[in-house]
Amino acid sequence: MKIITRFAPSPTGYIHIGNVRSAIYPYLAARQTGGKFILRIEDTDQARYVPGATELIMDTLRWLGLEWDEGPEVGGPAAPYFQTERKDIYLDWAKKLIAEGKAYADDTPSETIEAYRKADAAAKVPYLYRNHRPDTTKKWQEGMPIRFKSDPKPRTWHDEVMGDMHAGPEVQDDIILIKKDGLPTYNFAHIVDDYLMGVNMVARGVEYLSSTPNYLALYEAFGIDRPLLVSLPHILAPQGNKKLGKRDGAKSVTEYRDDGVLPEAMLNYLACLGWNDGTEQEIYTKDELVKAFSLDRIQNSGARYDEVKLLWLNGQWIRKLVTEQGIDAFYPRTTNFWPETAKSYADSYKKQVLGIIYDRLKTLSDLREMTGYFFADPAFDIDQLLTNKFIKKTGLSESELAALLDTVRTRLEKLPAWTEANLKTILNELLETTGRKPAELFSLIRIAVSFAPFSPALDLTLAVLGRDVSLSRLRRVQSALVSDQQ
RNA sequence: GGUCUCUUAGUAUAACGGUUAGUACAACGGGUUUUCAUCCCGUCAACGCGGGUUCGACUCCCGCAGAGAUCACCA
Repeated sequence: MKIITRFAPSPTGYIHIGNVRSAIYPYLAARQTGGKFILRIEDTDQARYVPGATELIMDTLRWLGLEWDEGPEVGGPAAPYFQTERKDIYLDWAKKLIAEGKAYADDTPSETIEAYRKADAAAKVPYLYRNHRPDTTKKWQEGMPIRFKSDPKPRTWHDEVMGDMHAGPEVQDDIILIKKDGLPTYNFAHIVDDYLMGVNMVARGVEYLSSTPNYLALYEAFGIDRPLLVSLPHILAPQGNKKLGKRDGAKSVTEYRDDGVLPEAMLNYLACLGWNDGTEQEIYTKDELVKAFSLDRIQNSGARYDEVKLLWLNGQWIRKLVTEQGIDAFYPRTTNFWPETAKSYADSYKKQVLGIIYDRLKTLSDLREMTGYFFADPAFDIDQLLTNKFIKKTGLSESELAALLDTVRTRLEKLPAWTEANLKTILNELLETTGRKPAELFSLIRIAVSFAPFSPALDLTLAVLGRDVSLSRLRRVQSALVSDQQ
């Protein structure tokens, strides 16, 4: 079956880790079956509407690579895809129900409704509006809500994730279809839209599970086939048992982009949080996810969000992409992540730096912290050198260290060509002539040229830094050690 | 409170009713003759509790406990 499905967010803010899976899974299902993935903006709540949110949502989907076949910007046969622009359609459908005696206009004031609720609570009976349904029906006019005239009875259905479900009449009520402001409620609008847009699979958070009996009643009232129903368990916050939400500091998906997370890694992580294909594969490309995905293997309990694993996966993806595509192809992705000081440097130089540092990156923004000394002389910190545990181990005084550096520098100056291979040879030779351990000698040189807590292999670092920079930094440290002594 | 759902190591998860309960992240230890990381090897660590069915239960059934969802003119 070709799955026609949709992602239908409300433009009330950004998309975060907790709610993006209701876009990812439908997308995968649609692509797998050669169906359609529709984007529909459910903007019927005027009070919660946030300007710019629609753009934010589209931006997120594009970044993750979840392109939509119908929706804003691309259009489609069921346009428009903003619910406020479809206002008249819902009203027509509601009137149809009124005409058939399956809905009614109801202008009961909210104070009265509140009184019903209180009375029921006092009497310890469940509040159901249908128990207070007015006897006399009014003719609908603008400004009057329309309610569904429910037909409560036992209902059963199948949920692709939760399995076979059933519900009794006690959860079915006269839900509002059209609000006082003339706009439809979600409960009503999505039924109409899904039908008109040919949607045959609906995926949404488990919080809608308990509303499903009311939706079934609506499908029945309209005489339309119900779509495949998919309830997606929540993503849980790192702490506690609450679903991950903005209040728990859930970052927007695009914030991770700005922090140097790759969309491949994000999609991979989120798809596999609460779903697996039964194999032990961990790294999935989008195409592999499309192939392997299946609704019935979605986990039916909530999964906790684990940023550490996301970052691990991101590191895996950085290495995978560099290995598969090469530095040149990967380099453009790093554009916004270099230190300020790198601005004036040529792309070719930055590519060299990337080539020796990429396997240490967890995120692209690590470049900012890890590559400073390639673009500017590092802050001079003689203490960092003297307190380094390997250098301390040598037991050498400052003047002895200076002498050692002098030996190194003099030898390096004689190098006929400043190449990786030559550097490697000479460095190894120096180990023998000086009789120092690798950790000792190399730490001294490494810190003298970088003053960084760690750096790539020494021969590679020196090769990329170049002859002049390397030698002058060694000279600088050497003379500092000497003058410090006096 | 009513209704519904869920429950395997710290986390994400695997396991036709028969396995020493597998894998990954994390943690810890070791190796890859410089650091940090990568990579490789190893260690620690789980079937919520109680009944039942069965020759045999993580798996099926019933209770209990715990967690979650929902009961809007929000979605």
